[in-house]
Amino acid sequence: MDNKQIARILRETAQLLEIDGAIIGRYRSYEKAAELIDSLPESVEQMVKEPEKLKELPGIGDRMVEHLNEIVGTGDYALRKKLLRKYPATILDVLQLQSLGPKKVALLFKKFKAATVADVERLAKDGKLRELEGFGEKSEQNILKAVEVFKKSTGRFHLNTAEDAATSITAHIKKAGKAVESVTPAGSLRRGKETVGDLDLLVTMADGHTAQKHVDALAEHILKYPGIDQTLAHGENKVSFTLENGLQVDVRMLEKANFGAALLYFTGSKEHNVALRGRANDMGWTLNEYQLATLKGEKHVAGKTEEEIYAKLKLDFIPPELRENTGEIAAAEKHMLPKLIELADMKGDLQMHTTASDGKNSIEEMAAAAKALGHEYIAITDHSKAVTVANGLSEERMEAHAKKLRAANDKKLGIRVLAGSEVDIMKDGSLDYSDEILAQLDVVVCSIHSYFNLDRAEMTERMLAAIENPYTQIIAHPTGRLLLRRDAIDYDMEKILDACAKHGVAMECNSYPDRLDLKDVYLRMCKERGVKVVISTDSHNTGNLAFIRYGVTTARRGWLTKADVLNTLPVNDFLEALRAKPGANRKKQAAKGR
DNA sequence: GCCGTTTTCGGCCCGACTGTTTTCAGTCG
Repeated sequence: MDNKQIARILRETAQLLEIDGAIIGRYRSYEKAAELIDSLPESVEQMVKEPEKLKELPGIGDRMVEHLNEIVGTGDYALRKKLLRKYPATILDVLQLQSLGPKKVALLFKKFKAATVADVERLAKDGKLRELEGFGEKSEQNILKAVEVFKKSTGRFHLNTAEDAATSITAHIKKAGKAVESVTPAGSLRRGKETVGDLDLLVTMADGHTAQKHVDALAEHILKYPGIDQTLAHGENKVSFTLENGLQVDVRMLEKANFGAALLYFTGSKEHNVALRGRANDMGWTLNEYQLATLKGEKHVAGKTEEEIYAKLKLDFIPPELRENTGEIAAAEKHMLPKLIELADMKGDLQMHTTASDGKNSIEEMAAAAKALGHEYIAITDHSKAVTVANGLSEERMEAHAKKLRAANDKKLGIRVLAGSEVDIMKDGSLDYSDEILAQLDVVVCSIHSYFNLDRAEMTERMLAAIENPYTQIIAHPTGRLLLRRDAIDYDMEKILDACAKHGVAMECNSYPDRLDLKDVYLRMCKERGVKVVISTDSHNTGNLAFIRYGVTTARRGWLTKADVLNTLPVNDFLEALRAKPGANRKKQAAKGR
C-alpha cells in the first residue's frame, strides 16, 4: 500500500468526521496526517515497522501510529468503515461541490437523505433547498452551477493551460492603463504544481491610484475580459470568475505596501503558510495577507516584499516551488536550501521526434528551433519499431536514420545533433532493437508504451530487466502517467531507483505538461539516492521544445540543483557522464562529430 | 487526535466574502 492510498483513507476519514460533526481538532489531526503522508518521500508501509521514527513526524502521535498500523495491516480503517455505514461514500462527491461544506452537506443528508450529486441537483431543481435554514434562492443557483462544474471535470487543469490563461488575462488587465502597477500570478501556478485548481492573480495599484474608486473601476475593467463564462464574486478588493473551460480565476487588487505579504499568502501552499504563521507566533508576531506585525497588530514589522518577511522570520528566501512544508523551512533556517536548477542551466534536450516517426518537423527544423532556445546539443529520438501507430522505425530504417543524424553535424547547424532513439521496453523487459543497432546510437532512451496494467511484481521485474540491459542509458517518462487522464503504472519505485543508481541509468523528467514524469517527490528520491536525472521535452514539433521550462520547474520542486541534472553539462562531459555502453571508447565517441 | 520553556487541558491559521440574516454562520483559500 503506497502513501497516496494511505493518505486518501485518512483524508476521507477526516471529511466524514467533519460531516459527522466531530470537534475541529479531531478531524484536523486526520487531515494533517493525510497531508504529511501525501508528500512524504519515505514509504509509510516500511516506516510502521519502526514506530519511533514515525512518531518523530509532526502531528503523528501514539494513536495515529496505531491507526497507520491498522491501515497498512488490513488495507482499510475501521473508523472510516463505520462512518461509511452511516453516510454513503458518494457524500464525499457532494462535499466537492462549490458552496457546500460539511455543515450544509450534513443538513442535506439529515433532512432529505441526499447523498449524491444527482440527489442534490434534483432538490435544487425542485426548489426544495430553499425550505432549509441557511439556504435561499441564490444558494440553489450556486449549487446548480457547482453541479455543472462537477460534471464537466474534476476541476484541475494542466500547468500550461493555467499559464496561458494567466498570460492572456494579465495582458487584458494591463490594458487598464496607469492605475495598474503590476500583475503577478500566485497560487499553485507560481509554485509550479503539476496541475492547477484555480488561478490566483495579484494586481498592485500604482501610486496615486489606490483610492477605492480606482479599484472599483479596475474591477469593472477586469470583468470585461472576453473569456469569462460566469462572474462568481465582485467584492471591494477581489473579483472571481470562471473561464469557458471551467478554470476559476481569482484576481485580488492591493496596495504596494502589502504586496510581499499578499504574494506570500496567496502563493501558499496552505501548509507552508500555516507553518510560517506558527513560526511568526513563536517569535511574538502575527502573519496575515497584509503584513507581519506584533501580536495584537499594533506595530508593523514587514510586508512589502517576501524577502523582507522571510528575513524577519530568520529564514533564507524560500523559492515558491519548495513551499510545501516538506522540510524547506528547517533548511532555510540552517542556510541549507539547495541552489535550485534554472532554465538557463539547460544545455541540451534529449528526447524529441521528427517526421521519421510521429513528429511534425525535420531534423534540421528541430535543430534550428533548439539552437534558438539556447541549447548546445539535442538528441533526436524517434520511436522504435514496436510503436507502429507512431510509425516506429524498423532496424533498417533506424540504421539509415542514425547515419543521417550523424551527417547532420556536417551541415554547420550550430548545434550538436546526437543520434538517439526512444526504444520501447517490451512486455518482458527486453528492448525493441538488437544490441547491434543499440551500439550505433549515441543516446538510448527507453520507455514503456504498452501493457500498462501488469501487476506490480511483474511490472517491477520488467523495469528491472530494462535497467539491467547494458545499453539502456535513460528511462523516459518512467511512470507513464498522463495527468488528469491516466494513472502512473504500478511498480516498486524504491527498487527501481536503487537499480538505476547501481547501473548508472538516468531517469527522465519529461517536461510535457500532461506528463511531468518523473514527478517532484520521485525526483527528490532520485537525488537522495544519487540517481542521475535528465530533463527532456518529448517534443513532437518545434513549438514543444519550449516546454522544457515545465520540466525545470518540476525539477526545482524536486529540490534538484544544476549538478543533479546531466544535460546541464557541455556535450562531451554529458556523453561521458551517461552510462557507458559495452565496449565504448568514451573519448573517441565524444570527439566524433565535432 | 496532537501538542506544550506561559499550558497535561484547552486550544487547534485566519480573514474575506456570500447569503442569509438584521448580527452572523458557513464556506473558501
